[in-house]
Amino acid sequence: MTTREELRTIALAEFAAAGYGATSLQRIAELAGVSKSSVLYHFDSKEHLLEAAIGPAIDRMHVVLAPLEAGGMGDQRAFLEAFVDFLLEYRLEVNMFINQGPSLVDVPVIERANELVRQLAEFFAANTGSLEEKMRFGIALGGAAYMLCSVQTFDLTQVETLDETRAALIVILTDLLG
Amino acid sequence: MTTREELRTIALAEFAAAGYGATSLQRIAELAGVSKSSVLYHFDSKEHLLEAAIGPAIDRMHVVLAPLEAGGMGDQRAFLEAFVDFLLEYRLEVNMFINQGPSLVDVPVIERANELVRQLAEFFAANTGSLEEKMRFGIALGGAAYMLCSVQTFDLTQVETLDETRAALIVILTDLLG
DNA sequence: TGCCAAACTGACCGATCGGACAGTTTCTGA
DNA sequence: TCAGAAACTGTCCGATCGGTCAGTTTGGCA
Repeated sequence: MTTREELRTIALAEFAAAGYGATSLQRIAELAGVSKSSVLYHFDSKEHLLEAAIGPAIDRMHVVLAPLEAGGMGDQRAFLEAFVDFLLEYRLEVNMFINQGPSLVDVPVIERANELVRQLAEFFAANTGSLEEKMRFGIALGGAAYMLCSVQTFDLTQVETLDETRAALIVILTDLLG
Repeated sequence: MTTREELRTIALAEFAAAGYGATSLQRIAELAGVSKSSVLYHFDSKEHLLEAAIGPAIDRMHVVLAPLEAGGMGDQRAFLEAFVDFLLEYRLEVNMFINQGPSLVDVPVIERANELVRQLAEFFAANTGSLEEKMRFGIALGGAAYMLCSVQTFDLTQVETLDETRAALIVILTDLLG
C-alpha cells in the first residue's frame, strides 16, 4: 500500500469515528507514521483529503441511485440489493453522510453527498403516504448504517461471512419497507 | 429561561449536531448572545457543560433500563413503550450516545452512557441467537435514534402529534424486534 | 441608598490547529 | 553515477481553542 492510500484509509476511519472537525491532521499523520507535512504533501488540504476519502463512495452512490432519476426504482428487489451492497462496501462513508452531513454543509464534497441522501429521501417521501412509512424509511437507512459501523457493540464480531450479513440485511430491510 | 438553562439547551443541540469535539464554547456563547467567559462562569469547563447537558438523560436511562438488571425486561411491551418514551424525550442525547460514545471514551460522563448502551446491547445479545436478530436490534436502536433527529430529511415536519409518532414507532419496533 | 453577591466582560495565556515553505532525503531512470 | 523528481521533514505563521483572572455591571435586599 502506498502512503497516499494508507492516509486515505486512516483518514476515512478517523473522520467517520471521531468526526471530520474533531480529527486533526497531526493525529492522522501519527497513525500513519509520517509527519503532518507529509500528509499535506500528498493532499493539498484537509478538505482535499476528505474528498479523496469519500469521493469513491459518492461516485458509486450516484450509480446506485441512478434508477431513481428515471422516475422509479425499477425492480424494487434489485434496487434494494444494490443499495445493500453499497452499504456493505461503503459503511463508514454512509455513516458519515447521514450523521455528519447536516453539520458539514459548508464542505462541497459533503454537500454532494447530502444531495444524494435528499434525493433518496425525496423519492421515498413521494412514494409513501403515511407517517409510519416515512419513519420506516428513516429507521431503515439510519439503522443499517449505524449497525454496520457498530459490530462490536452488537456482538457481531463473530466471523460471519459477508454473504450472511448481506442476506440478513436484505431480509430485515424488506420487512421494514414492505 | 435562565441563562444557565439556555446554555444547556444550546450546548446539547450543538454537541449533538456537530459533535462535542467540533463545537467551540465561543459558538455556544454566540448562539446564546453572551460572552464565552459567561459560559465559563456558569459551567466550570466544557466537560462540565456536557455533563449538565446530558446528565438528566443518563439518569433517566438508568431508570428505564433498571428492569434489565433484575435479569429481564419484565413485560416486554411495557419495556418497549418506556424505552420509546425515553427516546422521544431524549432523542438528541441518545443520538450522541450512540454516534459519539465510542470516540469519547475519555470523557467520564460519556463513558457512563456507554455503559448503559453496552448493558442494553448485552441484554439483547444474551437473549437473541441469530445474526439476524442481533442485527435487528442494532438497526432498531440506531435507526430510531437517527430518524428522530432527522425529521426534516424524512419529510416528517408536518405537525404530527407526539402521540402519532409514538404509536408508529412502537409498531415499527415491535415489527423489527418481534 | 448602599452593600454585596451574582452575572457578565475583555484581555490574556499556553496549546493546538491547518497550512506555507525552505531544506533534506530517497527514488528513479538515463 | 548523477540529475531531477518524488517523498518527507522541521520550523514557522496566523487563527482558534479552552481556560484564567481582574474588572465592570446588574440585581436583590436591608
